[in-house]
Amino acid sequence: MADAELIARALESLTRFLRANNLKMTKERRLILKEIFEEDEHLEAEDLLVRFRNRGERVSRATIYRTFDLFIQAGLIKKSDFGHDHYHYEKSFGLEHHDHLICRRCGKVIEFNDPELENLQREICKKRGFTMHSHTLQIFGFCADCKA
Amino acid sequence: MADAELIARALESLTRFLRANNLKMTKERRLILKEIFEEDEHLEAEDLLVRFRNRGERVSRATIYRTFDLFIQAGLIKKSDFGHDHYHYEKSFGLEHHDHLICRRCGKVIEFNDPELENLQREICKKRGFTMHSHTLQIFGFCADCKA
DNA sequence: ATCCCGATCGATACGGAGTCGCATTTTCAA
DNA sequence: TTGAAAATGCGACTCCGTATCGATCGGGAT
Repeated sequence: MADAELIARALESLTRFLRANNLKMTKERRLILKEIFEEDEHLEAEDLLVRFRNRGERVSRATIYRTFDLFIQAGLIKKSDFGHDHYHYEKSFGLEHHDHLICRRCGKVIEFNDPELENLQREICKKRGFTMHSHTLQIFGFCADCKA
Repeated sequence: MADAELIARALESLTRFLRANNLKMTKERRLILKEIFEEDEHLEAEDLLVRFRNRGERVSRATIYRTFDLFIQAGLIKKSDFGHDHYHYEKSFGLEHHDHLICRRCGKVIEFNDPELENLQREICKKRGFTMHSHTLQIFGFCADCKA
């Protein structure tokens, strides 16, 4: 799917979410959504702040954090902890779930998706009467390049 | 295994680790190790601080954090992120690895271990030439009690 | 047992991520 | 168009965790 189409669909989804919760669409929310969905890497809050600053688009730190929380509620983005003492955020709406391999030496983050793993987790939850909303798996170690 | 025996073995392991790295055994390290291994729940750094304070055992915040890091290096404890904006620590030496189901409503943390899941992760890593050191899986949702 | 020196400690100042309170601005439905 | 509710920006603040540094401790060598 083209970037532009995904963004359009995410924007639509956000609009529905806002309406359903009596919240409002703002230029900041549009701006942040666009920025996240045009980015293929994992973002930090500070990244966005700096980008906006550099372009002269004034969006405050507080708004960025507030908007991240909102987008998580709306199911548009995800928050991950790669063990770097602050969170990373990435788009998730309309995309397949994936987990992460994180290299302890070079810091590289490799994404992977394994349907069998997903099934297994569903079974584990079912067995315990647990209703899964989301999950996050991080595997830490050395990547192929750093093993040597 | 009895608590006392596990603690003794953990202490031995720590002693070996310290010796191998030209580090020293201190009363603070013994105290913190004992506290963690007598506890069956997930601890926060602040918990320990308060406990020691209440008993008149003076161990500083800095030492607690420094010691946690050391124990992680030594493979004695683990650090987890349950999405509460600070870390939790738990003993791991001599114990089976486990993952967590975290209830979003009541906050309960349920531990589980699934050998099939462990195997699957090993395979996923092998396929990608990744050397796994550790991993952490959290499943968020509603527990059986809170589903209703 | 004592010496000695690097490791460790406590106290506290500090740093950075994230939040809060509030005055001002913006959205949007009537 | 208008006004109430929502959202923003600013800056002070909180909280977890870290760095600094002088005082103290541990433990191998003697």
